[in-house]
Amino acid sequence: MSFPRTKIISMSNGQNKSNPPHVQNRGRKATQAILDASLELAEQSGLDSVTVEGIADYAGVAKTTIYRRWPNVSSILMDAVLSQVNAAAPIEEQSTLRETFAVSMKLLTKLYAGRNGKILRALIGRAQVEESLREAIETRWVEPRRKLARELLRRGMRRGEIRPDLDTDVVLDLLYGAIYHRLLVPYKNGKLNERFVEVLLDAVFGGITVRPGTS
Amino acid sequence: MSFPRTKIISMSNGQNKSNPPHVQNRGRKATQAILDASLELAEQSGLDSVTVEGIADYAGVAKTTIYRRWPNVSSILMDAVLSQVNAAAPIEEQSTLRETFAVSMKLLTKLYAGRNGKILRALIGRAQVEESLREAIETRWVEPRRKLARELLRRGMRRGEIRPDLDTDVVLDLLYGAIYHRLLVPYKNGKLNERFVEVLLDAVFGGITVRPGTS
DNA sequence: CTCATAACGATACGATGCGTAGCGATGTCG
DNA sequence: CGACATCGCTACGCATCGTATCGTTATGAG
Repeated sequence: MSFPRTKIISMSNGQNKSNPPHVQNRGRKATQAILDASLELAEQSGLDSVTVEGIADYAGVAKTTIYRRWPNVSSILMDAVLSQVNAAAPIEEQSTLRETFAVSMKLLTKLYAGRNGKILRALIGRAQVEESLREAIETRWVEPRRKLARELLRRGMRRGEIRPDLDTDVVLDLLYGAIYHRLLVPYKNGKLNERFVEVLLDAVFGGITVRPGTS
Repeated sequence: MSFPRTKIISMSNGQNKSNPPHVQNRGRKATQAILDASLELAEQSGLDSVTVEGIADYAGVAKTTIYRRWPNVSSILMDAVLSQVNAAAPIEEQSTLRETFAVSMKLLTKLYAGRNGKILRALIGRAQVEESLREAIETRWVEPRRKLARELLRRGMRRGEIRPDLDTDVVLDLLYGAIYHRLLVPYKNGKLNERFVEVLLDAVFGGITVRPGTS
């Protein structure tokens, strides 16, 4: 039984388990060097100027070795970033729904302010013209988080914290959409910080219309 | 009085008035052919595969002629799209605040579903790694619309339609952020249509928390 | 109508990166 | 201690970039 000449580790799904068992220490070291190099170079000079040849030089690896694993730069960085980022902004249930999202959204703003966030933002940008990257972001980044967040919203509905007739995806678009809007669509004074998250939650959970209880 | 050898028409601001008067019919035809070609090619095969040489061929124009006007492909498409798009999704006051944004947001979803919308989306994507493009989008697309929308929100506050203590930018991030979120950050079943706009407005203007008046 | 000149078209150039192919060298596993 | 998968290395054709050069053409002032 032989394995296909060209094997793409991931990008298609998150499972590397079916790798050829022959890939051992030597291969792993090269793989890790490539991932590290891609992050380093992307941070230094921006995703657009990261090239396969640049990564190869920096990682001390042959260009062909890279092409044996990934089809392009985007997929390398996707793997490199996701391995670190998925744990950086978890969604964990707190005492109230509002507190749950307050914590999550503040972690998210911190993530995007950091090293990997800059790269992740660039990847979302490139995903607008690269269909396979768009799919990868959906499958490996957005959907897993959405799935969890939807469930938390439903529990909040059952506890009577929010209206039970709402479309959970619409609520998530409200909360996280505002953050991504500031991140991706530029305008003056569109700061992305913890204060913004608080003001935002006030508006969403307090409602934007005038109501009796509001002094 | 002579003009600089290399003159970039726009991208920096929206004013072409200070063009050399010597640029007349011949030059204008070439300019228009370049703009048309860039749109055509971008729609055909995606922004990423649009090249200066490709535009030159398609427009029947020398490559040098293009470089005399624009520094790169992004700025060509920015000019080409904005000349058509700014009028396609205006923000005009309706009888109520909710109706004002309902109309505006539905026009926006239609815009992004169309030919120029696809390109505009790709430009926003590339703006994540191209600083000058980011500035151009902010100055020539987002800020003018924000300025108008903020004013409309303030008038709605004075009329008592929404809470007067809100940050207008946060409200706009809620409304339009949700749309751009669906547009740019992919997830399953994230359709961008008129129905979404209605459901979204229900959630924002109706509030997401449980309130007495809601059956 | 004539002519100076600004702008254009065409061509050539070095540089860079892509993705592939061929091949000898090396580590790894049975 | 072989057999073989994988690696590093070099070389290749191709596309595009952005610039320079130069002959050609349209245009408007006199």
